[in-house]
Amino acid sequence: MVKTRWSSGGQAGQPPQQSGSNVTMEFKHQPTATLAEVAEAAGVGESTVSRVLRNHGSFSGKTRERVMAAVERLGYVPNRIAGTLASTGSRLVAFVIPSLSNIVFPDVLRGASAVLEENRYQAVFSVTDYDPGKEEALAAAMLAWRPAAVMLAGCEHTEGTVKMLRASGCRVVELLDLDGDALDIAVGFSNRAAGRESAAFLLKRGYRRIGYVGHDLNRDTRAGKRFSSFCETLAAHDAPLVAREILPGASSVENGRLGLERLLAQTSDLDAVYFSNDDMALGGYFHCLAEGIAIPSKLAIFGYNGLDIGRATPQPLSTIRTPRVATGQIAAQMVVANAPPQAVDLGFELIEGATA
Amino acid sequence: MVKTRWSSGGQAGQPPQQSGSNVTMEFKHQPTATLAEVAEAAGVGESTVSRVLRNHGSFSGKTRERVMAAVERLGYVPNRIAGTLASTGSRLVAFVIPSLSNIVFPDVLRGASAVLEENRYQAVFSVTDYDPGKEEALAAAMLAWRPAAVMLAGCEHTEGTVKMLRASGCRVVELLDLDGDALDIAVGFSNRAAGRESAAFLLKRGYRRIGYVGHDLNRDTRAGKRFSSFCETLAAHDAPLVAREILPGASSVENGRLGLERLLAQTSDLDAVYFSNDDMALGGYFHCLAEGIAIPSKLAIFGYNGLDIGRATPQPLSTIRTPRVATGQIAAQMVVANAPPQAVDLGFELIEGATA
DNA sequence: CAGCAAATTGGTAGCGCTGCCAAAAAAACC
DNA sequence: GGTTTTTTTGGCAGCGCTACCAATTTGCTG
Repeated sequence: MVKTRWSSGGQAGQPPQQSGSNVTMEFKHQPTATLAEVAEAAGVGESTVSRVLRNHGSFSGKTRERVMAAVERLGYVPNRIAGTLASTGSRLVAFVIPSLSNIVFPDVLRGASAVLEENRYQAVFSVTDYDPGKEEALAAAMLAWRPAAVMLAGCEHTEGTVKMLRASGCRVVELLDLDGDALDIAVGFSNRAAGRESAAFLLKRGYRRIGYVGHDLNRDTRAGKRFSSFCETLAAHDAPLVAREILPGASSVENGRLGLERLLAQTSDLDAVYFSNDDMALGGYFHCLAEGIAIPSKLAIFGYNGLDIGRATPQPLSTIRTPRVATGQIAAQMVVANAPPQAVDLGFELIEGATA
Repeated sequence: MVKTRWSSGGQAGQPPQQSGSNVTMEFKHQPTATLAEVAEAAGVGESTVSRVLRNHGSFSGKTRERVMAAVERLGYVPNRIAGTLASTGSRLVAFVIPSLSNIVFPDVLRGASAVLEENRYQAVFSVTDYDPGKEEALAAAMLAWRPAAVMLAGCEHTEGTVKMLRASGCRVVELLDLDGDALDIAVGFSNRAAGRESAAFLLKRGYRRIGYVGHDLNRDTRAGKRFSSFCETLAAHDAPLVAREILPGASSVENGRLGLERLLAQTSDLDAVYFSNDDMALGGYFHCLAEGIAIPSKLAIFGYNGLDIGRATPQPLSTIRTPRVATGQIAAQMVVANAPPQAVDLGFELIEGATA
């Protein structure tokens, strides 16, 4: 298991230490081949090697072969750090996302990463835990890498974050929420519209005594927006929200189950419940299955996100499907194409399902 | 929406274009303050600014204040690209993961990213789609950023990948699988042991006619290992696998449901089914709920991963809980601490649940 | 074969920062 | 006060690459 590239005391070329010794060992970077070395090995100038490797500018086929042979022989891997420093623009794209537990964000990353990889961009990320202060700190740390773009969730940011991003001169993409002023590019849909349409759907179906089960809304502002416009719509149709149960912490299936249990204990005669998202709604659904509460005749359930799992439950979940992967894709495409500032509304789709 | 930092024809300081024009516009990077500018503004030398900002070396309190004031005034953000190039080691950690759809990998990233952020490291990632060739290409692209470490899933890699990683001199961490020779550091557990224990559990419970529903095993080698040692264990106890249904493509709840449906159509008298993971198992569980198949009396279900959702279903899912977040955390800690090469077995936990 | 345009090629000045070294200033000592 | 130590500072040479420009070679034309 011990590698020869490990040595103690900074002496290169020493025989490896005994495995299992508790001496603190220092790691030595192997000297990697440089452009200059490749140039010499190929018998051409540095700039020629650079042109060949980037396939940019002109060079003869013979030169190309010589260079590639030398690259192969030396196992040369270009240094993008140096390349980025020397050239004007970087090919890093920074993601500052609230969470990785909520599948929404991996989905966005997935869409974006495919597009970025095709275009030889590199994705970098960090996680804020829904904390605006942490978002600011992480955004600053990201800017230090001089990315081509910074992608953030939503359009609520601290003053410091906004100022910093504005001053940075790099592209800024705000994802998954269009209810606010975009700094530069915004890609997503309206959470307010989602809340509104959810309410309208339940009302149309004839439900009147409607409750809500949600997770911490102060942190997840997008869930908060959906909830408030949901309530407004209900109120506007003379069927104001009857009861709510808001659990601290992140959304999860278990919290959804617990939340519905509490909501039902607290209020009787509810005929429908709106959940802050599908994870929560599935928890509610499971609670009903376990308790023998008939869905949707006795109680209707409505979620948000349109997760795949909601299509495979015995009764497909009624929900709103959001274009998460597409959001990532479009956002990445706009960065790659250096598109002008704009807001792109991808909309969402209401899935009638069988639980409402 | 149009920003003044947009201009056409490369003329800085021009009035912004009309929004909606279809002229291709070019983005101009704003000149960002440099260390030298901060030094001049503070009336000190460049190296002094560098020392203050990194809090490294010695400087007086007065100097510190002057520098920080200048930094504040100019809105200076250090350039880590330049810093990394100039110094010896980078603080980038590269993740080359098979997928973002399978919650396993976001979980690992989550654990790692928390530790890395605390230590001012930056996570970079790309997604291979379980394709070894793509893994090689992406690993090469990653090495171009000269990361402090590369983290990969599993211990099966192409020859080219291995050679390249070995030659790179950067730390290599292989995650989530200990059944093989580690290149450098390995963190995870044994998938073979997981398969074995799953089989042993089902046998202990008295199930003898056991089937399997899985997803594409050629791509997900870890699932393949679990399956093969599961089968071996069954065979060793005179209860060889009765039937299997393997679906092409990635694991998903829908595929699990479909897979079980097909398996049951093909074989009768099964008393238990082992699934390639919890997503698939949940699909199977939903199929049983929908079809009125009593669990576990008529059919037992066993999964793999120990997802939270499996604890909230009407009957808790019988499965093996894997330390995904911890894998990421430990891996990151070892990189940060520059630990010597070793394999760290985090084990797993068998959850008896109520479906088997 | 001269004469000129086009295609290739090499040299070199940075990109913004860190690390080393020596100079300068401050503190401690005789 | 004169040294010796210690602390604080600035200068500058790269890190490995790209971008620009000038030099060289090649290909054609008349």
